Amino acid sequence: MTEANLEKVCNPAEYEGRVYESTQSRFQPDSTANEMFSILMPPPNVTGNLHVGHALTYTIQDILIRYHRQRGCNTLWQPGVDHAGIATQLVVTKELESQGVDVQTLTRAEFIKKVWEWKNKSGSMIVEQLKELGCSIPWELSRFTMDNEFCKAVTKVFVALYKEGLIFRDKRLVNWDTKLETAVSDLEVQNREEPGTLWHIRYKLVDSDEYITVATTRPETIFGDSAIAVNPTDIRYKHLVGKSVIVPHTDRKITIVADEYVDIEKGTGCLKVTPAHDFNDFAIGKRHHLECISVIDKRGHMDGACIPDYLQGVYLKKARKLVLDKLKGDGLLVREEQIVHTVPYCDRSGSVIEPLLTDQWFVDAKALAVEAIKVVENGEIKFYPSKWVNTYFEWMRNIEPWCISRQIVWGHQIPAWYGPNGEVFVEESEETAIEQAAKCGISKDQLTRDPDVLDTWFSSGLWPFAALGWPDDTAFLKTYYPTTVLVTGFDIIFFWVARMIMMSVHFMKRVPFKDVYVHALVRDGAGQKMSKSKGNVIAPHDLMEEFGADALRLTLALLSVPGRDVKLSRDNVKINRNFLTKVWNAARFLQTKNIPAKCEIPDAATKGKVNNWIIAKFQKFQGEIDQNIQEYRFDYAARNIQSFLRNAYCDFFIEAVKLLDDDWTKAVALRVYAEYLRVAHPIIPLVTDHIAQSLGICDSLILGRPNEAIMKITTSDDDEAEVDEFVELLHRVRSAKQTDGAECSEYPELRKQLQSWQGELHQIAGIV
RNA sequence: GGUCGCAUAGCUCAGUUGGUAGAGCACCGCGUUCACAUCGCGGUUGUCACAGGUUCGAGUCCUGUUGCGACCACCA
Repeated sequence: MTEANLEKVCNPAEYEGRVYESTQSRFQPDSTANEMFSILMPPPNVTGNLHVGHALTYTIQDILIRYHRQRGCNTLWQPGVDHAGIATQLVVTKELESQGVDVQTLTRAEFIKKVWEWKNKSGSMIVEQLKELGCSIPWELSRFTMDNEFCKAVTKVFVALYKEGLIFRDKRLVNWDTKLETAVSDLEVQNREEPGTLWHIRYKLVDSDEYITVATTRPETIFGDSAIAVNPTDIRYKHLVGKSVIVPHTDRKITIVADEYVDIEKGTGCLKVTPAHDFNDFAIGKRHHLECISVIDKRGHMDGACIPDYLQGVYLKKARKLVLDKLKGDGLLVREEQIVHTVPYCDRSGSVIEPLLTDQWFVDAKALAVEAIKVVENGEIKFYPSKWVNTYFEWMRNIEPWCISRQIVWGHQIPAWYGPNGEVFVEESEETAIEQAAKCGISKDQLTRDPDVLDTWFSSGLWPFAALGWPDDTAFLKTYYPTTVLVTGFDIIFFWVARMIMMSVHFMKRVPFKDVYVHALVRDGAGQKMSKSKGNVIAPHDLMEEFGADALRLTLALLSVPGRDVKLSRDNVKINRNFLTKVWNAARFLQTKNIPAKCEIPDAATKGKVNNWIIAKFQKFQGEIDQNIQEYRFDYAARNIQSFLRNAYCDFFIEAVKLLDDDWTKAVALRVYAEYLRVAHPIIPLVTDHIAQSLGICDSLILGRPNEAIMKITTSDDDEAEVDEFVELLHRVRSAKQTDGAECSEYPELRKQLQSWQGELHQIAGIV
């Protein structure tokens, strides 16, 4: 025993921070080790604030990392932070505006400078919170997706893909956010069901008094109509195909076309075709060579040659009302029908998405998906739980071109320069672009750089290799790529996992990781999704402050049952905090026994059945933990941690130690407990390290190797079985004792049986 | 419409190749002589959603039904 002592009460607030500080020098990889284990940390957003989802994902990763580090692996947990383009730009803009800065007056360079200032000042909050959680992250190795080196990698990938024809520029209909004034990808669009109105509008036929009625939810876009479509088999309208109608409030004539897409049952069976503002209409327009007439501008105002004067520059919502009023006045609005329909929203800004026709950059995802599908099909990448491969395949096999350009300034600016006549130069640096332009007789002054930046997920997709130093052939890349396992939530399988696989197999010709462990979403105790509006958000920090980081970690591990939501409640964390107190008190018991911390169990093996028994139980426990961690069953592992200590060590063994009280047994008690601390350490690192330090066992369990001596002891199966039997009888005796007083008491008889046991078991029969 | 899940004690959930249904919480009883009341000991609790099928035997495998959820697509 050392001078150090365990306080009477387990108070995480007292020791957690100190323990973390004292051990963080041991988080680095050990390049002398033979076996390698690496995890790419999903880089949190620079704007990030630790929420329970983070707590779950990083706890799981820390368990894996700590476990493998203890086993002597060369372990890398590659940290990083993501620049989070749109999210960060929004945060910084808001902050500047609150300071009275007119963001519109800032130049691009000035704004970017402000973002960096903000980043340096408040962009590391999440780093501190991850420390609080006890994550053994070597932060010195951290990468930022906007660092120079990382930017180089992004540019190189863009240029390479462009030159291979896998990135192209095109004028297409894209999802446009009129508030942020940028394009977003399909994945960033969230469809929400809402009540709405279906307006039935009459269009007059040319050279006839007949009308045709269409149904629409977007009356303000009638000025962008370039046809009316009906189903070719619809007998109601067959005679009208090929005829023309007049767009209300204009003198523009459009034709009635027949197209299979039109559903006879829906609306009136007549569809107004507005190719510039609807994805399906765009496709119809292509088939019938229709004109694309834009009537909405990038800010969501009416704009264009085809709209009447009274609507010019009017905001969409207001325009709709004006159009409806006028249609009603002219008797062209024949019916209003209340319906429920889905409306696309931007998941970032919450504003309605408008399909707009704009020039954008796209990745030919279909081409990149071919290999990415193969590596999952042939098992080079495995998903845990495996059901997620279905989700992956479904998306990958139906993948659409990925719109990667964003009309914001915070991010990787697209390395494309344009000449005066539409010439395009995509190069890795401005110098090369100028050189190439010069060859075409274009001077430097005539070149303009594309102002757009790349989708944040484009750079995230390169994380597996760019974070390790690509395009340089670094030692890290050689040693740690491909990484062992990726840990992430199912919500970003498309956003991130799929793209990392696509990019990695293309550029590295090898998979980025061998396993993908997909965990569930964290919900509140009632199974509700946590959201600010519901007010049911649980902040990890609050839980850690009240119960300690270990209690939160243990709870999350226990709840991470594959395929089921993680339902986290305060009560749950509290209960598991109580278990940690149990661990603590077992240590306090040992402390009262004054056992030398360095004592060893002599190899002469096991004197005594009870010692034999606890060692056998420990060996089994160690085996179960190994298996469960290997199979990513953190819930089982956490349960093993609880049941071994409670059921085997405390409930029976400690009670036996009290009665036996010989040096031999006490040595076993200490050594098994020390080993238990080591095994439990990956899940509950702070309390175990604190106890290990206080009992004088070691400075830290971070590099604690499994104790071969204990694992090698050959225990007697007979002894184990006999003690098991004894324990079982013990329970029956206690049970009978409780129900004693009833006439049919077995207690005296059972008690006698227990005491008739020979040797040391006889000695501890008083345990009742 | 397509895909994938889920349904077991009052609650939250385990139940790995089919072999007598488990844990924690809650509840009830007993218990503070010094590891632990943030505790210990003991106890109560089930038509395993429903209906069929395979089997000597089904919570577990198969088919169908119902209810709930997630994701994708679409919606004039």
